[in-house]
Amino acid sequence: MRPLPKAFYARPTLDVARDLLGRLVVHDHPDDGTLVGRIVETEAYTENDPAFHGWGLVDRSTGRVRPEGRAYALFGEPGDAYVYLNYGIHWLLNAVTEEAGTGGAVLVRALEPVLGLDAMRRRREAARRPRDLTNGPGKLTSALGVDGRHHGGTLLETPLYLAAGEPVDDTEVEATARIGLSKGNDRDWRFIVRASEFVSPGRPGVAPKRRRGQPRTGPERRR
DNA sequence: ACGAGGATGCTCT
DNA sequence: GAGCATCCTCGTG
Repeated sequence: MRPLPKAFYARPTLDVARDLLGRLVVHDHPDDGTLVGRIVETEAYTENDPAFHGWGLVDRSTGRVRPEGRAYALFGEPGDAYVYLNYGIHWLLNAVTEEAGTGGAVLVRALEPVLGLDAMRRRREAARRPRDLTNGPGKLTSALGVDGRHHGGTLLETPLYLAAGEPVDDTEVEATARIGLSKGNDRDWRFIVRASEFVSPGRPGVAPKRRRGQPRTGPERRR
């Protein structure tokens, strides 16, 4: 299994998101051998997208990008890994796209487990069925052992890379709205392998509910 | 099947 | 302090 080349990522983000279906995420894990999953769901995030984490870094009148903060990695080299912690719990894996200096990324949202199922099950005890191992963006990073240590690294070589796999035909692909966003739901920038049972159960275009509970303050908070 | 609610930490205002 | 590119458990039907 050879990594996809840098040129694969140095293209329009929507093309990359579509073309990543059927490709393989490979993690040569230091303890658990090689863990592999086939990509069945992706989402595109571009510089001109209110849901893009780098949205606020772009000066809309000059087009200049402020080189600050975590999200600046989204303007880095194509094929870099953008990995961040979501909701304080889940690591989410993105591949940086477009030429350096232009923002863009593809979120890997779901995999079909291919290799290393035992190790995946060990890390994902809540998974009842095989598909529950990797049918969500937080689940798949947990199953593969991907986390913040991979942020800013390259996806062009071991230990963590994407490989060619088997491209998916247009007739098998469906585009929908993205999952869990409160902005940008007007764009069908989520790509799935329609017939795959390993696609995430999330519902496209449904804005997250507002938090209603009391703020997390209280006598016994933390230590 | 589906909905509600809680857990948890980082970034930006 | 607000707002998340989520997941899990437990309730009801």
